[in-house]
Amino acid sequence: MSRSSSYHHGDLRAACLRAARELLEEDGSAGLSLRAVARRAGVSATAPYRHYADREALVSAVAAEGYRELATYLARAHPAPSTPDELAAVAVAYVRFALEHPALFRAMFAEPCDPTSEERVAATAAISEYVRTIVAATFPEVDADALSTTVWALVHGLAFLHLDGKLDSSTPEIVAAQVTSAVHALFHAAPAMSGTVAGAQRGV
Amino acid sequence: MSRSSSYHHGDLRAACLRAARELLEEDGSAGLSLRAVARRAGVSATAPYRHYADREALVSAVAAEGYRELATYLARAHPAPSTPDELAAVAVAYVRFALEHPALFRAMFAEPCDPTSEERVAATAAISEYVRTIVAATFPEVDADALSTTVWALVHGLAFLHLDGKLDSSTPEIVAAQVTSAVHALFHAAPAMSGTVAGAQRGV
DNA sequence: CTAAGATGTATACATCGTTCACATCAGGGA
DNA sequence: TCCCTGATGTGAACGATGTATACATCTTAG
Repeated sequence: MSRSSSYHHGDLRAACLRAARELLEEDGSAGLSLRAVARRAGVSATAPYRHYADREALVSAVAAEGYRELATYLARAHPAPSTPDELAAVAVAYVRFALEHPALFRAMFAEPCDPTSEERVAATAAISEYVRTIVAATFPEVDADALSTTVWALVHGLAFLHLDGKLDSSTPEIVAAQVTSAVHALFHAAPAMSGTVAGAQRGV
Repeated sequence: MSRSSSYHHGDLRAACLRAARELLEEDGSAGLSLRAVARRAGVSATAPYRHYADREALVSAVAAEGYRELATYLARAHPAPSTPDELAAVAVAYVRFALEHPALFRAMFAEPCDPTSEERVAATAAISEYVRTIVAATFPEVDADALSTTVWALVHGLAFLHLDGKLDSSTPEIVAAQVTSAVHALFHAAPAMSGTVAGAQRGV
């Protein structure tokens, strides 16, 4: 850490991440170039390579950060959901996150999760585990793995359909009503899921 | 149409589409460059611009073709589903399509559907309408708009989670069981959906 | 204090999307 | 029949990008 020197940046790694994140929000995925990141960080074009192996590694880092933000965003919607209504509130938050950070959300799912980024793998695993946990808390009597997969898929799909403009996303209220309704529909059937295809979910 | 001349290609438009499609399957989205398409079509780097305004237009054309293929793929799974089991078979086909053509499927949803490509808009609208129709045929007594949105979201989400390696996709049978189970769970609750958030779906 | 490692710079190369001026061909009107 | 106009393909060129390599500068452990 130096303040005096202008040669060394101080914390280029974090600066790159912040710049990348900003470019993503401003210009979408296309605007996220390593050179643009370097420019925004006030550094030469190749400097970021000291901290990220290549562009994909940077994107993975941004995606991992996105997963962590999503997790705290969901937790803020409700810290420990244990009723269908509370779980639905978390689902609504999930979709809202996607709509508020479309480029980031797409970066998180645009490509198969790079297995060489253990940071990214860990972040997605945390989300997956979180979903499983709150589903289990809400429906202790059913197969938590199967149900959590199903509810995650439903909410994830809703997020993407909204992102693609296939559904009416004109107001947050309409989106919330849509998501709540869909999730509740699934929950009405939850007891029927006991013992269905246990093991269909991988450990991830 | 000329055979004799080697200067004019004959049907460059179609050749570009085919080449783009092949590159997508072979090298993923990153391999789909306009120049590579031109090379594969045996034509100069700028020739494709006579038929596609820019790279995005080509990608949109590929995506539109993908939507049409998906539609016929679903229809092949069952021409006119009218029972939950038949509808589930279509859902399984949807996910299988995604797994068999991952790069194409991602290209179809990687970015917000470009509204300037009426071909693409029409193709996605056709899919949307198709889903609505078969859901209405299967559950005449419920709000078809709301239910079709929900089932589409569920299946779409399952496709993406499988694509991202979040679920066990090791064998087609496991995937089919997973999807069938999730869809049936939703259907058990279908009667409960009557009258929920009608109008939450846009005309698309 | 100094040598070594960490961090940033400069230069260079291949590739890409895209533009523009030009070449070639096909088909219809004189 | 001829030619000329529009459609189609070519070539060179520009700026941007990802990345490799060699070099410069700073920090810090010994």
